[in-house]
Amino acid sequence: MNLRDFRYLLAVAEHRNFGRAAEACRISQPTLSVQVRRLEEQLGVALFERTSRTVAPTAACERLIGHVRAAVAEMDAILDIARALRDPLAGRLRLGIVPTLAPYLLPLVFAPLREALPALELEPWEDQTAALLDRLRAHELDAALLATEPDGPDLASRRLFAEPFFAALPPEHPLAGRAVVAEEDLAEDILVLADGHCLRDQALAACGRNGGLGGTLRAASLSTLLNMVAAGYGTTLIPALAAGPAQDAGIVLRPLATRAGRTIRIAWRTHFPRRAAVEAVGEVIATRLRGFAEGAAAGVI
Amino acid sequence: MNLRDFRYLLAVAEHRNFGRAAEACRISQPTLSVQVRRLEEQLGVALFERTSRTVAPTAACERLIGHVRAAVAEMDAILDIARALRDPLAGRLRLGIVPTLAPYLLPLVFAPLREALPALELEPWEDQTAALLDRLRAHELDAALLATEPDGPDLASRRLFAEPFFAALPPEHPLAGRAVVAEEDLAEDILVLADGHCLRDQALAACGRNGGLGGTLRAASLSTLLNMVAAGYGTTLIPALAAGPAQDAGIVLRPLATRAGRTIRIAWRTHFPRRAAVEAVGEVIATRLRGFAEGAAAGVI
DNA sequence: GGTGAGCATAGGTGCCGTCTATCGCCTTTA
DNA sequence: TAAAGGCGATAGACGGCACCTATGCTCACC
Repeated sequence: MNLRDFRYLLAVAEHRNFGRAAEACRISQPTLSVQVRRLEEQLGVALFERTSRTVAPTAACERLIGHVRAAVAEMDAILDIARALRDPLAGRLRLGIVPTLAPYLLPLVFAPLREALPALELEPWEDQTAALLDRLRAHELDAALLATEPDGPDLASRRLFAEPFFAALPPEHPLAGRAVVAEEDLAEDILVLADGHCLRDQALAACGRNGGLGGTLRAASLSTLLNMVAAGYGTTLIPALAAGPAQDAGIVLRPLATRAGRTIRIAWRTHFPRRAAVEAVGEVIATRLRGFAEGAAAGVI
Repeated sequence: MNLRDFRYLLAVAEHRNFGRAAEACRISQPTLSVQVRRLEEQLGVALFERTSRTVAPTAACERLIGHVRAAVAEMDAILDIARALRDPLAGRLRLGIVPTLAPYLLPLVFAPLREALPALELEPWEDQTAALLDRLRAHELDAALLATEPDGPDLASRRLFAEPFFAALPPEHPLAGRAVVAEEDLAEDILVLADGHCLRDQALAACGRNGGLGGTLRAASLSTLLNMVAAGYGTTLIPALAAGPAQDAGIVLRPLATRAGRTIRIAWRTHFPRRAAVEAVGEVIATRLRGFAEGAAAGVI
């Protein structure tokens, strides 16, 4: 049973004339006659009483026509909504971001994203990598900004930009006098984030250590970590985007000898249908951060 | 765009598995896959995110599914109502009846009609022949009980029963002594109904007169006419079904020499789709009145 | 690395929605 | 009273689509 037939029925009921109704429906009069007849057979009810001169809706037709109108209206609503949903660059996009990136990246890219993708309603969601991947796989996120490359065939990702690490030192720290810091030298009194932060593992790896920090304090956030370094509790590695706040806190930053860093990627489910939106978001971010790694490496004191 | 595809969509959204959804829809899995794909193309929106293992509704699907449910519900309502309307012997039937017949026939046939056609909601409408025919042609009535045969190709009718006329006389009237009355003898002091009543013309015709009654009083109803005869104002012809009330009023009835009478017919629009209901009503009435003419002619005093 | 679950694709078939041409009925008009 | 015209139904042809079975492809699991 086709919605089209309902439109035909409404047209005949309105015009009370098959020829004009057919014209309104942009079909031939015989087609309309046949289709209405078929509909009557399918419903098992005569809808119109025809003579060679007149067409009159039957009582059954009057009884049904309200529901027919409602069904057609729902159909039109569906088509309207679908039309509005058609643009993959419009609508909500739930974007996961790791906590060591979110507070520093979002201020940079929010305005460009709004400008480039005005119809996209970006919903940032801050959480650690593992949680983001879980939510991504559970369809609770549409994409995620990560510092690692997700594995498994169900997820895909695209590199956005490289973010170098800096040695973060209290001003009075012995290493603060050097122009470049060797990662191994930091290892002694390095402070790291709590378990689960990707930056924790990456910082330890850069220093040649694989965990096992004994009683060393683990910060819950990069912001906490910076405050602890500023207070002279130790040293750490911070990603380049956090350089500004770190310096504001009075921390001395020095480039690393190996130019170690992390790569920021945007990840999505392989089969996510609005891949175009993800790509567009990635493109805006990559463009905004183009040349950032080099500039950061060279520009810091 | 087919309602069937919406049912498919709902099935996939419910089962989250094409195979089981196809089973629920009683179609093959490939058919369901193709149809859902087609629907997505028609709407221009991805409805499901598929992997080789999982099926998940997209945000667009969630947005649309309420309206889809509503459309399907309307469709089901239409089918349900149509099913209920399918029986031509059920539902309202507006039946016109001429005033000289209605009060005497209805008490006889109401119970048999109720029993034979319990689902039929008979709506009697009492009016004169011309008005009934107008309303019938205007679709304001579905059928009519008349004492004449309607003409024109747009109306059809069926004979139901013959109703003899009787001479109605005041007890003291000279003709009351005869066993049989010749119509011409009534013509002198005959009382007739007002213009528009078919019985008026038929009574006059039976007496060999074509109207032109001068100042003779014209009654608005048969009941009034009977009271006037009972009061001795004159004579009249009454149809056999009115015999009971006439005798109750103290009127003397005598058969007519020519056995004149009228034929009661049921009429309907030629193209009226519930002809079965009209025929059924006619059949019940004809059955109830079978042999009535002979019985009436013989049974009256 | 084989097996099985599950969605997609391919190819064939019959129905159905559409068209144009024409019929049949009835009303209007010359 | 016959011709013309309006209107719905019917006939026949054709293309598309919904459906089927068979098979391919991907991925998880053992």
